[in-house]
Amino acid sequence: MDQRAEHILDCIINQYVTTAEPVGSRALSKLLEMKLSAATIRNVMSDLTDMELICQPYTSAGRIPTDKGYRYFVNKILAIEETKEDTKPIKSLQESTQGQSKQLPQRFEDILLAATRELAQITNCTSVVMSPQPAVSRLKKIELIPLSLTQVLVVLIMQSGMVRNKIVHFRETPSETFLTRLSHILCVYFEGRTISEIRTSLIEKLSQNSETNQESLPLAIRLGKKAFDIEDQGDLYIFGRSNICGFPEFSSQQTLEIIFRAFDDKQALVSFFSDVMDIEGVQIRIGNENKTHDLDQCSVLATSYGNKENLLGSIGVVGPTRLNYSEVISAIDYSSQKLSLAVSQFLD
Amino acid sequence: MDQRAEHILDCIINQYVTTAEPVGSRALSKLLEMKLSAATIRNVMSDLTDMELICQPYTSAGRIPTDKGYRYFVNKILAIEETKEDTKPIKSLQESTQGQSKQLPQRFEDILLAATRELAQITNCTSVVMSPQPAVSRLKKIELIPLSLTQVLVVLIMQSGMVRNKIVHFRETPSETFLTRLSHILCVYFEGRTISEIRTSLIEKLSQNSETNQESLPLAIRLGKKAFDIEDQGDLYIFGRSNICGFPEFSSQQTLEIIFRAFDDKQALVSFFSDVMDIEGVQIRIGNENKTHDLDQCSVLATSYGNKENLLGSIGVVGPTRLNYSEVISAIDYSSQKLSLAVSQFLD
DNA sequence: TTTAGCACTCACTTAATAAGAGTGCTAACT
DNA sequence: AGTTAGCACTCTTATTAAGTGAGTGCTAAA
Repeated sequence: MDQRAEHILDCIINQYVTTAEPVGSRALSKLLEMKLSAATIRNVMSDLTDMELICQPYTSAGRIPTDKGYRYFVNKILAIEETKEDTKPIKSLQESTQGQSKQLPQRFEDILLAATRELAQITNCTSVVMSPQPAVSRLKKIELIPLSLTQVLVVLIMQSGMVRNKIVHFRETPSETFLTRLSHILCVYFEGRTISEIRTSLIEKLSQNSETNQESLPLAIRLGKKAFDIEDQGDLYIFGRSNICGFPEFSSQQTLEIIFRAFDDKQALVSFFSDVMDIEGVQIRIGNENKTHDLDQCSVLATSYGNKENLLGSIGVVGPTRLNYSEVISAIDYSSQKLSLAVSQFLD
Repeated sequence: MDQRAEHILDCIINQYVTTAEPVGSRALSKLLEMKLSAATIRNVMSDLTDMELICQPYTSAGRIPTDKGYRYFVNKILAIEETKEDTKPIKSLQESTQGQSKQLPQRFEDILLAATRELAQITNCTSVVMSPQPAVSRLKKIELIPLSLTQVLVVLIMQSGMVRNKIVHFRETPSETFLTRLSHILCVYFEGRTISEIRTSLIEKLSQNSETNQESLPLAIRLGKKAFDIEDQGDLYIFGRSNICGFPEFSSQQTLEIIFRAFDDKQALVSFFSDVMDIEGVQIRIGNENKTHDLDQCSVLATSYGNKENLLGSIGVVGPTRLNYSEVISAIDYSSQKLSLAVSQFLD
């Protein structure tokens, strides 16, 4: 792959990203700083087409990048991103966050929501935040509250400030004192452990405990098992759906319906936003790289936030494949860092 | 207003609702059981047009109902609805709910989400549920948990099973024992009271309390005030946005963008879904009756759920003005009853 | 290897025409 | 007085045709 060809590919992508129009050889010849005739550029373009990095919507139209072309382009960006150290943004972040921190006391969810809001606004895409996975969150406190004769409300309070509640159904009726005793025991044993850790050692610990008398042990184990049996995936917060409507590539209502269906479903997004957390840096799925066919006109970008020992969620955007990737990547980086800061302020 | 004219209006609306096409006099003449010539019907239509109940998109097109026309039509439906007693649906509901209740233990939010999901599916519209207003929910338990030196996590557990958390910021650092004592006191005093009740009597009760020693009283009051100072509006859950894309009247992406902006904002919806709770029965805003210009192509229908003494939220849909109102109204009624049942099972 | 020139393709625009659905009005009918 | 038939008129939609222009691919010359 020629360096000149590479540069021409870059130009085609940049141009197409801003105009949303196929770019032709003549226009490119004028645009390019290195002076080349349209005919020469046509030759190069022909090569790029053979490599399936660009294509033409119809014979004798200008060229537009293919998903593969975007991928080639994006990989270069990511490689550059990797080399340079970026400690600067965090500093300015800390200041700006400090300024805002006085604003209003918030729910944990509101912090996530605020991050989504801001990211959607600066990227002009639909933004998505996945809340920290309960399974890897560390327990701070557990409350067991009788709701009715056969139902117990379990409230899990995590060290991160995240609160999860679930309703557990029963055959028998646990007494109120039993519940308070049990929750106390669980707190003592498991404070600071992650939910998944608790799940594995639950039976063992409870059995060891001398306080629990023998007849109530089975009930305690049953209740404990159910209490900590929560979904591994976090909740998904989506914001800025209206932004998607603005793009010319999504002018048909059918296309929009498909995309919004994917948003309603959340399935595909949850899957990607979970995977993202295992890898460092912004992860990107371009067009047909998405596992759902529903999103094959979109690019999805995301990265994780938080700190690995305590809590971990992910944040990113959904937009058209025709994105200013460089900008969006930094925006996500920025948001991720800001959000990490915001949620980690509760961890001493 | 003639009875015949009224019937013709009904037919125009019914026809238009199913076909989405303007209906003409000839078609109507064939459709109508009472045999009238097209010419006669034209005369009647002319009258209806003068009354602004129907209009024509352009000269020499068929007629379509105006917002006012829909309103006239809907008022009749509501009047009929009012007269007939509807105890039957509840019975069949109880059975169907009982069948499902074993399915899976859920979070309180999941119950609301499931209701939204179902309503969206049966109405083919976008559905909206507003969670019970915290202000009128009754307290079951309050937890005060230190997060960092200057921050306390407040967890409010309501009798309904709803859980609210918020983070309260401080200058000084309350000791852990102080927090446990305070939360215990608050529980004893205020269990079973609504949050707004608590807000009004908070200072008085705390001051009376002999347990609180004098120096910590101001801190206790400050903390209590902040703890119970939560938004009066519930959260809004929206589902089935993709359904909106299907309607031919929303074919333009601009229209869609406007509607989705309203969904992102939530402001307008929250306002309507709050108002709804003060009134019995399904409330309806047709087209320009909506207070936001953004929704003047839509109809919004909603009713409250829950039982007045304990908790109150609202549930409804957003769709085009061209709706089968009768069906959607019953669907909302059904969902409201089902949801009421689902949430009230926790109240003994 | 690069460039200039030329024929060709295809979408988009505009205009003109035709078809069709529906109205409004008038006059006749019951 | 209410109802009907007939007819001219209006306005949208579909279709066709021609013209325009951007852009390509190929060939031959520099």
